[in-house]
Amino acid sequence: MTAQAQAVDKRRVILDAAMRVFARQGFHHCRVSDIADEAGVAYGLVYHYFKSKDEVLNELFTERWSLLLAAIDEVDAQDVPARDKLRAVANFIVESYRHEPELMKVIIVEVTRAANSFGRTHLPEIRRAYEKIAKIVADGQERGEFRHDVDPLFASMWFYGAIEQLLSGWVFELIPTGDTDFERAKDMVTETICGGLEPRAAGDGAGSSADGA
Amino acid sequence: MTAQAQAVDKRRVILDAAMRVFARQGFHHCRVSDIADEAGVAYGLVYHYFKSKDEVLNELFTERWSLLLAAIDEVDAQDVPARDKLRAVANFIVESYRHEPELMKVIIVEVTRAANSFGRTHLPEIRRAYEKIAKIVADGQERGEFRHDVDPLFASMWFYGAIEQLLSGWVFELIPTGDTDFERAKDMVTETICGGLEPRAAGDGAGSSADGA
DNA sequence: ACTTGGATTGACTGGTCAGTCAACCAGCGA
DNA sequence: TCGCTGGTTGACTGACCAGTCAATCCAAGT
Repeated sequence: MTAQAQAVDKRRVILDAAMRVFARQGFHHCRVSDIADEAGVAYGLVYHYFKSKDEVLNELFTERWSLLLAAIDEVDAQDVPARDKLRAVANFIVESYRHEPELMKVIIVEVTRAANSFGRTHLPEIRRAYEKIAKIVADGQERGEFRHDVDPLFASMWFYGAIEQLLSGWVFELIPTGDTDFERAKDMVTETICGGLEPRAAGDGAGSSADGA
Repeated sequence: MTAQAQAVDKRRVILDAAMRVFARQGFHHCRVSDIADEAGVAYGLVYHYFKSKDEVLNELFTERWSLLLAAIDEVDAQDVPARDKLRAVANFIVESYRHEPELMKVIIVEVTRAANSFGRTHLPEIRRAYEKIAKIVADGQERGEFRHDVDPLFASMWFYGAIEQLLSGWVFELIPTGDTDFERAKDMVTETICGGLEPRAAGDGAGSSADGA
């Protein structure tokens, strides 16, 4: 293994360790030495690869958030009803959590919901996600799939807000985290929000839930 | 003015100052001396009235959150449809923000959304609010006003989550904050979430446009 | 006037940590 | 074999700040 390749690996090792430590103790309640210990490297090496403690978190966030933005773009590019697009977005986020709960916990707790620290720093990127979702909603409105009297950005924010609240529920352990729970959650949030966005007068013939109440 | 009355006042003065400082700089990014300066009192006096910096924030949160819990109880005691109850809850929260944006900002940013610090401490109280809202939803289901295939606690979480996301949008300045915006927001969130929770049974037709917007 | 006790003051202490830096080591080319 | 380069080490420093405490002030009672 070349020195170059090793270097890349150590950087990754440190990032992964930081993710676990941030998830366990929180960004403000951990020391840089905790990260180094978890990674099994010397204290100083963290500063060889990163300018500061902040930069480690920034890197974790940016890496992941860009994936989300790309995923939304990809979803939006498909020619399917807005409801399906939203469901795909919900699916992506929930699957992200299912697959890497620690990383998502860090992103949500330390960045997305941290208005006074990193949330403010990354506001533009966070906002971009809202706007992309808003575009899906707006398109849905144009095609007559959604009612017109709801501001797309508002709808976007509480669609995302509802999902984030679910993840928070899992993070906080307020909600059970079995496989079926994840599936049900995805269904319910999409059904409910879309249900609320769809015109009241028109039933959707293809509605998959359609319980009789 | 008696010494007793003065004492009470100073405590209040410190709490109000802390609220402003926390809102402006964030709990972690301000010093106790900032609070004392803002209040116009000596550093040590903060510790005369409060055991620690944490306790100041705890007091601000508890004071306000108990009002919310009481408000939900009061709403729930009325004999009106679940939809109206939820609208009243949304109304209370939004009005709280409109009337005291700094306090609500602190509560949301530093407690409600701070999973690693005060959010964890106050989890039981926060949870109680979700449960109270869940009860409203469950009652609505029993009376046939809401569909049965959505878990009340889930619905509660994203109802609250959606509202909190709105407040966050105002805090982050992602959303305009005019009087009409507040009113529209209240309407939209209630309409949409309730719309999604209500049975789909109503009039069917393949049509898609429908609403006047 | 004098005492008493709570309110008020702000200098000081102790501990914590992010970030620095000089030394160390391992591979590689000359 | 001998530098040279760049990854690697961890003790150390400088800054910051929550919380303490002894001193002072003031109002009410005697």
